[in-house]
Amino acid sequence: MNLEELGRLAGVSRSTVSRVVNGDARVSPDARSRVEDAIRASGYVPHAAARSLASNRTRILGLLIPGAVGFIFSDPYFPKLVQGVVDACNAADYGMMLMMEPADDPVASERIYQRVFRGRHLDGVILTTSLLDDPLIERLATDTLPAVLIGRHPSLPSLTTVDVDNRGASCRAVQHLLGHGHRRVAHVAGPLDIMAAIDRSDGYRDALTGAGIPIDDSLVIECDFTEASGRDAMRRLLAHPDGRPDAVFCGSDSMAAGGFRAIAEFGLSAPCDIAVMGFDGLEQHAVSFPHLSTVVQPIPELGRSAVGALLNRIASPDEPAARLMLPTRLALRGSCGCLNDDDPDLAP
Amino acid sequence: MNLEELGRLAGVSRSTVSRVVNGDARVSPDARSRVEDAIRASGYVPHAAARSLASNRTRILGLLIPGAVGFIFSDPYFPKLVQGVVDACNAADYGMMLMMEPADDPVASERIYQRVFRGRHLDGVILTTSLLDDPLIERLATDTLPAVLIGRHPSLPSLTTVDVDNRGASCRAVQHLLGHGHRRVAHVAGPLDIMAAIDRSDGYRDALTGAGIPIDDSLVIECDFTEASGRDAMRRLLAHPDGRPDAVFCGSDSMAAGGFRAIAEFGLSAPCDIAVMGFDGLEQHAVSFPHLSTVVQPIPELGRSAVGALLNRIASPDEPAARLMLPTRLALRGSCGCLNDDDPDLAP
DNA sequence: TTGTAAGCGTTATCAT
DNA sequence: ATGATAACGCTTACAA
Repeated sequence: MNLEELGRLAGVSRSTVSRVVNGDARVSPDARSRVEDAIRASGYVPHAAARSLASNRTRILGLLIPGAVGFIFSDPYFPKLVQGVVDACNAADYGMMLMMEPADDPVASERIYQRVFRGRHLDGVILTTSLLDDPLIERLATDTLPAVLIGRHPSLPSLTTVDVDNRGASCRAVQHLLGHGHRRVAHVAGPLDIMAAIDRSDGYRDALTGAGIPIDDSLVIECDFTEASGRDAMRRLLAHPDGRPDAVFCGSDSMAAGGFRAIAEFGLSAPCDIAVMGFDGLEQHAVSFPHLSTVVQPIPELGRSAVGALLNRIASPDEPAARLMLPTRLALRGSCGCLNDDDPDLAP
Repeated sequence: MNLEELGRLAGVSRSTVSRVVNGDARVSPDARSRVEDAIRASGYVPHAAARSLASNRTRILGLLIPGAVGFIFSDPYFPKLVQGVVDACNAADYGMMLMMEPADDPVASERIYQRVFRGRHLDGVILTTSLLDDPLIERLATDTLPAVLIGRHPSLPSLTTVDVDNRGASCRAVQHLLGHGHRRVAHVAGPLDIMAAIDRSDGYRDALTGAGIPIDDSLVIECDFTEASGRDAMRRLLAHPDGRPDAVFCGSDSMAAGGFRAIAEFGLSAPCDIAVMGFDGLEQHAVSFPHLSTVVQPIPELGRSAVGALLNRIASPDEPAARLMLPTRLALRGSCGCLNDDDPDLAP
């Protein structure tokens, strides 16, 4: 079934049918209703490839997930992000092509780039590359293909980005810990070649410096966002030669969960023996550790906003690159030292 | 840049260029090398939509993830499956369109179905619907679009499926527990509207029945594959009015991990006080609970095999539907009662 | 082995 | 408001 046949059925030309399908106003009510009947009767759906060829738009967006990050599967961050992106694409009648960059295989990466991007499969692409030195991201930033980065990049001003204020939120979280009177505040950091982890680490430093507390590098441990790495880091902190710290700011809820494990192993508990603050606000951990105080970031909303920003960019390519910053929220559930649960949303 | 221009550059017609691009043998070595030079020099990549329109193939496969399953984000199962699918698509130079069915929104579902499937966006689709009564899956099973189901469906023989032998593997796992001398073996089951959970539950029953042990329904607790639900189930089992069971077969590693939590809460440990067996073989849990004995299933391989089966089906649509069954492996790491770690691969 | 030419199903321009 | 008609870039008989 195509426009031509449909036109015959409705007694009009294929041009008129095309106008009806595309919601063009310049069609008589009479012709329109005849065409609409024919469409319903025949179950006609436009042929995507033919549309793309003629209009130069595919109605498909790409989502590129870097290969070189180890926490893709251990942390629900990416799944939730993907969900947000897919939902927003559905709502806008776009398709979503998922690309996962093969780790350590530049040749395969290049093939994907050629086939998908140069082959004009996509109307735009969402980048989630948090790695600082990914070559693909720089290439796409200078490409003509509309692109939006979820996260932040220190040196690509042409890129529209959607992010949370990792640094500011982390600073406020650590200030909160300091407000409880804790002085020796440690930091379990994410991988420091990832922008978000760097920003959170910088926020931690901002808070300490702002309070006139010198940074003790032995209290900062770089991990990889996984629960296991967080547990190991906490073990080291609890066995610190100068005694355990008063509080720990963890760069992710998963690492904080691992931290709770270590605390339990040592026969201790939070916040009595040591205060803990996480980052992410994952419901999953709210179930296992309902008293985890944490910075809640709107992960699916990041995906949805990225789609919105990308569709904007596609519609008006000449507008300057935007910097969207979504709000975070401090959920104080107890492990930081607060007595009352003041987070009704996520409480069990 | 298109075939016509490229032909001018190389001094041949566009047909010849097309043949070179598509690896057709009927091209003289001389012409071929001139065309190849021109392609390299110009950076030509074929236009996907034009190709699709002319050839009726898109080189895009779809992956449909049902909306109504709550454990999509709490369990690394789906991310790992997606990775396997994407990898295999990359290797075959196919793109992968990810569709997540909106939960409880038949109208939105229908729109996706129309646009993507009827719009001929895809060469084939991989279904991961484990829900028994999903209407979309029955519709696709009878559609002309090549489809492969990861999992199993009781009543759609026309579908090619890729699965593990959930029932047989579960039966062997429970037999192993019985072999340790455990008689009261409980079962923490997944959601029983999901085929895999049903099959694992049936395997549990097979083993008990085969050993002449009557099924005690108060020892079977239906959960939802999450860690929290597994913890709650284990709490109930440990507080069972007839005393705690000797062993527990959990339908997923995540639920087993929750079980370990409850066991620790009760001041007990596995396998001394109660034996535990999981299902999945996720490395993630192997880190936190290195002694978890479990049924290892090859999750990314399921995705890769599904892509292989789908490409087969696309290439030869007339071959009868296949039933692929991937092997599982019992990893005996201690929590079942085995003293020695006989799983060198996954040991910490 | 190579070229010619007819599609593929749209969109978009231009008359009417 | 409507209909011809020319793209869009490719594949694929068919002819040479």
